[in-house]
Amino acid sequence: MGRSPLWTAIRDHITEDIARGQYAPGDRLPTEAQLADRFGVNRHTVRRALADLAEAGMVHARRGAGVFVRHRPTAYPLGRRVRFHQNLTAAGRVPERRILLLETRIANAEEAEALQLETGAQVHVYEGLSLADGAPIALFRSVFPAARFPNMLAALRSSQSVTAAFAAHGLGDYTRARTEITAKPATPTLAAQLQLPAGAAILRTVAVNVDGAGLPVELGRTWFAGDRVALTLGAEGL
Amino acid sequence: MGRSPLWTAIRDHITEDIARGQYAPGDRLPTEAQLADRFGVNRHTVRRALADLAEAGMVHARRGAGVFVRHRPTAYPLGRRVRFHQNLTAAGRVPERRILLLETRIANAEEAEALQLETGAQVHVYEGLSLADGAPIALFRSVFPAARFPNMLAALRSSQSVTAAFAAHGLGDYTRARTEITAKPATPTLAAQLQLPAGAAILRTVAVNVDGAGLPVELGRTWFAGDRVALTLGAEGL
DNA sequence: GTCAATTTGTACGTATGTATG
DNA sequence: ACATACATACGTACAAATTGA
Repeated sequence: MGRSPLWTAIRDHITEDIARGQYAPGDRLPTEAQLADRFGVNRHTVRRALADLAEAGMVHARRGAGVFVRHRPTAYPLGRRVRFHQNLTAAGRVPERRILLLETRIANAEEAEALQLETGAQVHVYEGLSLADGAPIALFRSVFPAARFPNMLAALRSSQSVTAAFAAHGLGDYTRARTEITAKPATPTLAAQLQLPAGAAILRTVAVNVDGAGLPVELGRTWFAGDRVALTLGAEGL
Repeated sequence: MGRSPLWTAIRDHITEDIARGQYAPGDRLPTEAQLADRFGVNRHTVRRALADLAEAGMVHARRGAGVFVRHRPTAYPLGRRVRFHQNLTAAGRVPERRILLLETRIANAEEAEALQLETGAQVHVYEGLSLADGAPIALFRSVFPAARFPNMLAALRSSQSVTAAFAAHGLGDYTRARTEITAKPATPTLAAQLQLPAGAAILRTVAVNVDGAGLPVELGRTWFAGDRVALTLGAEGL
């Protein structure tokens, strides 16, 4: 036996193959038996290497099916300005947004407080699903003060873009004032909407966007599929 | 073989023994051979159980010496809900901090890549528990390049502060280069350490700190109890 | 829907290497 | 130097889940 264990060399070899694109996300690796044969080691030695890769989240084994390269969790930068479509497109993934609900109703207590509205004020609600490469990434629900943005729903229906809808109301620039992140198991309905197994972990963010004067213009709540998303804070984000 | 694998029963048995105080923090477990004999299984089956416990940080194996129980919190204020808002920028300031492990070892692949070390390089590991009002909030594990910070462990042992330990090595200023946040259900052992029900949601953050020149100095991984913590990002934090 | 082949998971066995005390 | 104890690595066999004919 050399300096370092045999299985580490195998792990590194497979890691490099994945990094080089030899095995792409979603691909199935050769079977354990084939890998053992190729590297000239016992199947258990391969399994030790695969166990390390699985622990690091690079691959995922399915009994009877094979070992698969994981999709890297979709990076979702949390910055002053979130650009969902640009970021996903830059990552080579196909972004999609599906409208689930557009309505106007009375703000509840939490919404009224966050948006600094009086009780009983009306808000527009925009609820939808964000997808990448066809897989649901997040369920979002945004509320806007109806008095200030009277045509919000129509604007959202045509563009699906919050930024564009704000621009249609003369609001060119808005920034994120506060974000709160928690985690909890998915409720059955939420799991179904995100196409996750029941009880899967959910990343919940609550964010408030404000205009240039600091007035709240949007309360956005998002429920991310915990294993499909990695919220990232870049250096500029701290 | 029954419904669930043999090794899980052995893992749970040992977990309960530790919880009951049969094996106290710092104690050495019986040898793998003794455990195999006691449970009437092969030594490898015991090793599979121990590997699971080690991965979650409940025990720690030292070649030639034995398997040791890590320090865990004793008090368990049941049903106590802690309201705790931790700001990421002030992540180093928590009411209480408990050291679970201080050791030096070879960096694994993920750590070596994040810290830009060559494979086989040594790292110092600082693992501990953050608590508020006696309830566990988060488990953290930080690794530092050993070559650059030779006295890290001693500095951490005396101060418990990463900032102070860096300062003792002449590093006055360091910044967060990248933070990644994901969510997933707690493993049984992690749930035990954070005193959560099995399957509870975990907020996992991975952060890299760099010095003024942009060189990585710390890879910090933290597992937050999803329902006891709300990570908040203020406007100044974006 | 069933059956058979494939593939990973579990469990045991044996031997040897390497660090500890 | 020596015994102890974990780490690695080989081997065998069968169970359980998946897949495709």
